[in-house]
Amino acid sequence: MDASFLYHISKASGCGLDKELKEDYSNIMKLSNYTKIFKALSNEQRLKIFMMIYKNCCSPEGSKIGAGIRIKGESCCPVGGSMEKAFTKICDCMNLSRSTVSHHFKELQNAGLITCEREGQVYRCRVNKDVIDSIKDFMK
Amino acid sequence: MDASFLYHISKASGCGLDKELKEDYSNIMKLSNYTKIFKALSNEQRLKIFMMIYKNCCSPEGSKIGAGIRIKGESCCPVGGSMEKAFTKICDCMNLSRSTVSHHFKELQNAGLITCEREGQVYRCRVNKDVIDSIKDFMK
DNA sequence: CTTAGTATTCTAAAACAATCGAACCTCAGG
DNA sequence: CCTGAGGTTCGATTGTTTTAGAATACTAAG
Repeated sequence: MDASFLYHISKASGCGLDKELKEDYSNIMKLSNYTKIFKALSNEQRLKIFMMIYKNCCSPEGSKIGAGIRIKGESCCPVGGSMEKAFTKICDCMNLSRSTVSHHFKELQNAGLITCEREGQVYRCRVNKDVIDSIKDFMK
Repeated sequence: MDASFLYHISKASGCGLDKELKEDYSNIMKLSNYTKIFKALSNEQRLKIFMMIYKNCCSPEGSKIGAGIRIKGESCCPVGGSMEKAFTKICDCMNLSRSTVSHHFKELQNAGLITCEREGQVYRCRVNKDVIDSIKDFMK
């Protein structure tokens, strides 16, 4: 569990980690970052959403996250890229209202798992692999 | 992660899935199994408890789970063994009532993360490493 | 048999999370 | 300027989680 992890998370989740904390990072601080991630993945709908994004953004050959999860229609971007129209496409294959999906997106962003941006009508969405790595690292 | 898993996901998410994938789904690792595990780890108190158990039961050299978390007094069992008096010791260093700690233990057991057994007054507790491996595997 | 220690179960309160529909905002095209 | 498509925010509802305390049960020791 290292400081770089904290940096990524705090950056991604926008929860600003100040200098002192990076130096002397308390267990509480560290733990809450992990619990945030676990919480984001602890809801079945949200996990599905995350897997769809993962699958469409960065699923390499043999990757398991997102395996078997399809977005209606074909993938919209090359592996490794960001996913366009993520929101609309995911709404189309989830049985949830748009406001609920919006909420789940925000939770995933808040945990630092994904990054989203809108440019006019283009909604782009990207998986933050560093965070996934940090979980794997945590599990070592 | 096997085809059965895929079946469940696609079924649950309402997304298309090829026929051949539906075939065998006997060894199910459902999506809900993963959310269960993530949920168990999504509470800060519970994650702390889990880390203490991990740290005291099976922390190998270089392991990160449980790093920095200490149970008052010295470790109660050799590395790799089960942790005795886990309940009492953890109660002693958490600021929670016994009933709450008991509840958290049950959640961890329910997620399959730990196994506990009582033999008379000896409460033995052990981390289920397979589950941790399955998470790492999931994250691949 | 009584007492102290250990853990669980039950109940209830408070806090939190998931979800929807409605209202809203923003941009692109007629 | 109007309209529609794509997202977000708000408020309400319903369900779940966290937590403590009291009652209970088991066991070891006196």
